[in-house]
Amino acid sequence: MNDRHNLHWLEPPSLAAATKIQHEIAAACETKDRLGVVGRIAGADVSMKWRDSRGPIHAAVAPILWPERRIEPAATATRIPRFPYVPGYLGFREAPAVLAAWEGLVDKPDLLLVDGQGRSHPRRCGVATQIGVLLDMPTIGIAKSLLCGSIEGEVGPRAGDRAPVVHRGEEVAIALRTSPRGGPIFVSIGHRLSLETAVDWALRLSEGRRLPLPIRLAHDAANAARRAAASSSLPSEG
DNA sequence: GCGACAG
DNA sequence: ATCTTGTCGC
Repeated sequence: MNDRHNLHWLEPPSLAAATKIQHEIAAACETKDRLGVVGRIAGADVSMKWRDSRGPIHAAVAPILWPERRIEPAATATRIPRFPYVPGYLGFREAPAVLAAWEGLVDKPDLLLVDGQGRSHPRRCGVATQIGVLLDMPTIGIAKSLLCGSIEGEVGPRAGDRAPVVHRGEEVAIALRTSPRGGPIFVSIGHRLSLETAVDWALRLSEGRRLPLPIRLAHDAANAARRAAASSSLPSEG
């Protein structure tokens, strides 16, 4: 893994320092396909207590085998965030916990879907790109709403319908309809694959649901980890 | 300067 | 992100 930018996390960076790091990571981000045989795919997501932005972050990385779709046990990790929630800097808050969860996986996935933006970010450095570059792994950003840019045209009502998302003249994401119900999701490059490949995988893994299976599994696993931590710290339990 | 703003 | 129950529809 690429440790270069991890050094910056020994101390919480200032916003200015974080911005500089984002530019470096964006420069290292690869937007062409560089993935091998994809036999294991994982989703990454985090969960935290309501209205407690300084409380622990519970991260989960949930793998499945492809194309068998066999679900493997999710790895989880809990970290106290050293960074507040600031739109545009989500990676500095969530990536450390996700990377810790990733370390817990014995068999590493070939592809990682991350809940959040990839290159569809003001500095082309969303959390999916940040995690992808640090791990040097192919990643896809799966977001439920937009951070920047706008949809060009209409998305169409059927699964597979799509429209480009453009920011400052650049196509940074695809608004993709994955389910007849609910709004489109926003698929972007994380690292080491093309936008078209990212959209292909997002659609293939959604199977009529709004979110790709690995993202749903990671969401569930992160929530389970948070609830387990809450119940194990009950007064009666010690 | 003002508004918008992933999770 | 998170709280929460039922309810409507395929």
